[in-house]
Amino acid sequence: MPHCHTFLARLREAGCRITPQRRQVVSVLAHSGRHMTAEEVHRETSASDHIVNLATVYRTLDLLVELGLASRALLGSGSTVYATGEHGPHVHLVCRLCGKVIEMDASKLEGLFNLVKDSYGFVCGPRHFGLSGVCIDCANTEEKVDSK
Amino acid sequence: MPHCHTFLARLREAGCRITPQRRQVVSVLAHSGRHMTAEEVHRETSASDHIVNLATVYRTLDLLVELGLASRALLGSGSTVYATGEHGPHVHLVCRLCGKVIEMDASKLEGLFNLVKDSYGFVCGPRHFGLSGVCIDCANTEEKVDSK
DNA sequence: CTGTTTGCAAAAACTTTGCACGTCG
DNA sequence: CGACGTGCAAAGTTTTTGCAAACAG
Repeated sequence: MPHCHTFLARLREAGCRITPQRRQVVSVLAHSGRHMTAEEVHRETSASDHIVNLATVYRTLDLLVELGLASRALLGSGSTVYATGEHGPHVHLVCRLCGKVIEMDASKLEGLFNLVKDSYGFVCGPRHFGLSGVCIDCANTEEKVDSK
Repeated sequence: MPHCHTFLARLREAGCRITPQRRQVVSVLAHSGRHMTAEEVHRETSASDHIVNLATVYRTLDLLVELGLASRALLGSGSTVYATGEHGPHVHLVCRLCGKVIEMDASKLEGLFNLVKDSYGFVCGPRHFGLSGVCIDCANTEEKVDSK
């Protein structure tokens, strides 16, 4: 049950009130350890004691993104997903053919983030982003088949 | 008027027909040299001779993404944008506070793409992705103001 | 108490689909 | 010609909004 406290503390710091709904959303997202759609967050929060309205889930996720506690990304074919910056930098390799998502540890990418910072003064938020490409399986398949 | 030919050739290779609409969409996206929403592509194609239906724009953009000729990404607060892989690798630094987008040349990132390839056999498609963070202006502002 | 936050339901925004007609090759 | 692609309009999705009631601090 990792650092929900941290998240809630930063919410409070920002002058936001801590409500059961926000606890729920933060908790679900932080514990999942993965990226989730708003719909999924909604489903999981509803599984517990408090039922959190979908609109509220959206509002809370927006809030988290704005505060830099979570990131929003587009995976595969059009699903918007959210994730906390919890587990350090992560890259999602999204295959544009089969939609599979490989999670890659990005601790080796500190160089990238530093470069960005030094060049532009731009501080990367939750270091979490997606890369589009073709996975090894699809690459193999592609060689044989070549229909539209 | 850069390499539209290349794009069209690859469309044909893939067994797709070359229609005026596809020419238009490809041309607009390739020339713009930036990322655009489907709406924007639609608006610009309509400015020229042929008016391309919005649904067709979506269908064509999907096609380009599927063939790896363009990439789809989520910039700032929820707008899905498309871009060709034309100008070599590019990173978009998206400020989560003001929404500003800085374009960063990513030629120094070959290391990243090679790492991905070697570790997972995953070939990054259009090398074009977004990084979320806080730009230098907002970082300065943030220090003084601290309202919600 | 008082300004935030929520739930609800409706609206807006965005994207996809079915189908008849048009067109590329 | 014949299969593929397009326009149109309608249906789906996903996300946002307005407002009264509920609530944190």
